[in-house]
Amino acid sequence: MQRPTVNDIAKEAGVSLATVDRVLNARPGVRARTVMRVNEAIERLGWVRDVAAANLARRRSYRVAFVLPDSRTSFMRALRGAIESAAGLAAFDRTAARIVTAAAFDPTATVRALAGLDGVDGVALMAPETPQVRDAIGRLALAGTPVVALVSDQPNSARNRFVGINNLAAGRTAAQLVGRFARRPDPTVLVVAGSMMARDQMERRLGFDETMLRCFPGATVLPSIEGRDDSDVVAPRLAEALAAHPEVDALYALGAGHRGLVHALGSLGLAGRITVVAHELTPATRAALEDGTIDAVITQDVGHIARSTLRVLRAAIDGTPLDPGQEQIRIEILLRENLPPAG
Amino acid sequence: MQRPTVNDIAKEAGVSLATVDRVLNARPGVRARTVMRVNEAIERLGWVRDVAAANLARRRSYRVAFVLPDSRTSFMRALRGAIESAAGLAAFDRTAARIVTAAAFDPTATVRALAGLDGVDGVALMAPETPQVRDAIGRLALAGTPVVALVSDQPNSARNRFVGINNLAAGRTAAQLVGRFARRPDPTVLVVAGSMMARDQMERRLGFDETMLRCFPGATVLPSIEGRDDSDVVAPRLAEALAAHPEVDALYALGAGHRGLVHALGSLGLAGRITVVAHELTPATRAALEDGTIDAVITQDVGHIARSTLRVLRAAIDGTPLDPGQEQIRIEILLRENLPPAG
DNA sequence: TGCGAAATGAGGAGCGTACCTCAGAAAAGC
DNA sequence: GCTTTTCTGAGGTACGCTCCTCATTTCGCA
Repeated sequence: MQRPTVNDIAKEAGVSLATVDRVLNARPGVRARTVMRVNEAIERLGWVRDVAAANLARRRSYRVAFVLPDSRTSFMRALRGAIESAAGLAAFDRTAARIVTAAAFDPTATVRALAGLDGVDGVALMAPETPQVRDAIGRLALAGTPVVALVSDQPNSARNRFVGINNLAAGRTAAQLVGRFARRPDPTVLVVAGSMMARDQMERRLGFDETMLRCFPGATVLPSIEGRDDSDVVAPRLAEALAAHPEVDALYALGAGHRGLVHALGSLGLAGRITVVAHELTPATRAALEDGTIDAVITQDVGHIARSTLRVLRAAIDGTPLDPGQEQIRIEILLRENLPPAG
Repeated sequence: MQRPTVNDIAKEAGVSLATVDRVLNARPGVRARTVMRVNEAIERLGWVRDVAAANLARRRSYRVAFVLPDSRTSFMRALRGAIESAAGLAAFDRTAARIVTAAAFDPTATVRALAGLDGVDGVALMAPETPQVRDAIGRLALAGTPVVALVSDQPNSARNRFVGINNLAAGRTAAQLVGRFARRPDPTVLVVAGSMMARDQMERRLGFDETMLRCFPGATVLPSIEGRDDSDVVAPRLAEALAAHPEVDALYALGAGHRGLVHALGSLGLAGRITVVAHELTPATRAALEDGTIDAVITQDVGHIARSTLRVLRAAIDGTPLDPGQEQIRIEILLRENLPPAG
C-alpha cells in the first residue's frame, strides 16, 4: 500500500491530472462541483502533498537574512553561533541564510542594512524599536517580504511574528526566584541593569518590580545600577554599590556583563553569600552556577531561537502552517542541578 | 548565482555525471585520483546534496512505530496527543508514524507488540526495563531497525538513543526547589511516589535524596507514600499521612495522580500552606500552579519529545547527522510566572 | 439551435537526484 | 604486444509534483 500520488487522485476522482493540479494549486477554471469531487477523492485516499517534491518542482529556495546588532556580548556571540550552525543544517533544505551586521543602537544603520538587502525572501531582525525601523519593516512587508523580530520585539510594526520570550514574564519569574531564594524574608535587592536591547530589558524590569511588589511587599529594591552590558563597567559600579549597601541580600542581573558581576562578588568575598539571579546561559553564568556564585539563570535557548526563526520564515514565505508549540520559546529556569550538558 | 547541481560538479571536475554519481553514493569502480578530483570540485563549488530531491529519487519513506503503555495518566494522554500531532505534520516529509499500545507493566505484551511490527523502519519504545524487552530490542537492532527509548531509558540494551530527560538530575532539581522554597529552614518533606515507569521514578528518587542530604542536611524526609500514579489512591493516602504528620512543610510528587494530591490538600485546607513540587505539566498541575497549590512543576516538553523522536529515527534510518542541541530534552522548571500559554 | 465562453483532457518538459545498462577507453598483467 | 581487468562516459528512466500549451468537450444563454 503505497502513498497515493496526484495520479491516484485523478483516477479516484475520475478527472484528469491537469484538473487535479488546478484544484491543488487553486488555479482558476474549475467548476465548483469538480473541485468538490477532487477534494473528496483526496479525503478518501488520505493524500498528503509531498512538499519535498513540490518544492523541487517549484524551484523554490529560501534566501533569508538575519540583521543583527554588532554587539559582542556572550549572548550575541552565542546567538550568532547558533544561527550559523542552524543555517548550516538548513542548507540541506534549500535554505540559504546570511547574517548582516548593523551598528548596535544605530537605527539609521539598521534601516540602511534592511534597505540594502536584495534577493531575499525573508528577514529576521534584532534591533531596538524606533519609528525608522518600524517604517523599514513596513516597507519590507509591503514588498511581500516577511519579517520576524528576534529576541526583542517590534510591536506595532508590520513584523510577521516575534521569536523570543515574553520578557515581562521573565522579569516576573526572576522576582519570584529572588524572593524565594533569598536567605532572609524581606530581603534587600539590587538590580543590575544593562542598556542595550532597550525594550526587552525594560520589560523585564517592569515584570520584576510588579511581582516583587505583589508577592514580596516587605522587600526593598534599591535604585538600580547601569552596567551598560559591559563587564568592565559592571565590576566597579557593583563593587561600589555593595560597599555602600552591605545589607544587600540579593542581586538581579537583567542585562549582560556577568563576568564583571562574578568578579566583583568574588573579590568582595560575597560569592555564595548573596542570592543572585541572572539572565542568559553563557560560559560565565554556567561557571558561576556551578560554583554557586549564581543561584539561578533565566535563559532562552539560542539554538531554539535560530531554528524556530528559520522555520517561521519558511512557513511565512510559502504560507504553510506551523506547530505553535514548537515555536514557543521557553523561559527556562536553570539551577546547578538542571544545567544542560555543555557543548 | 544558482545553487550548483550534480551536473555542475561533473563539468567542474571534468568527468561525467555517472562518475560523480559513483563518488557521491560511494559506488565501487572509481580510481582514488578521480574521487579526489570530484571531491575537490564539490568543495570548490560549495555543493550540498539536495536531500529532498535525493529522497524523492530514492523513493525513501519512513515508517516508524511508537510502542507505548496503555496507561491513562494525563502525561501519557498528552504524550500520545503530541505524537499524533507531530506525526500529522511529519506526513508532509514522507514519514508515517503509527502508535501501538501494549499493556503497561507487561513485558510479554511489550515483546509481542515489538515482534508484531512489520514493514517498519524505526521504533520508539516506552516500556519498563526488563531482560525480555532488552532482548527484543536486540533482535530489532540486529535486523537493522533503529530503536529509541522514550521517556524511560533502556540502558544496556541495543537501543540507538534515549529521548527524554536525565531523571537523576530532575530529582536533584526537585530537591533544590523543595529545600529553597520551603517556608522554614530544616523542613519536613513528604514524598509521594507512584510506581509505573519504574526506572525513571527510581532515578528521580535517588537524585532527590542525594541532594536533600547534601544541600539540606537538616531536613527530614518522611517515609514515602505509594500513590500508584492514581488520583483515587493518592488522595486518601496523602490525607492520612498529612493528618499523621501535621508538621510537614513540603511535598514532592514524583509520580502521577496530581488531581488526588490537589484534592487532598484542598480538603485539608492546606492548599498554598505547604510547599509542593510536582512533575509534568498537565491540566491539573497547570491549574494548581496558577492557584498557588503547587509551587513548582518540573516537566519535559512532550511536543519536543515527539518531534525529537521522529528526527532521531529519521536520522538513524538514513545515517545522517543531527544537531545534538536540538535533541537535548530540557528539564524545565515551571513557576506560575513562566508557565507557557495553554493550548 | 447554434454560438461563444468556460471547463476539462492530453501531453510534455522540467526540478535535482538515484540507479541502471552498455559501450568504449585506459590501465594492468603477461 | 596482447589480453584481461578496471574505469569512465553516455544515455535513459524514474521519483511526485508544477506549470505550460493546445485541442476538445461541455455548458449557459440568446
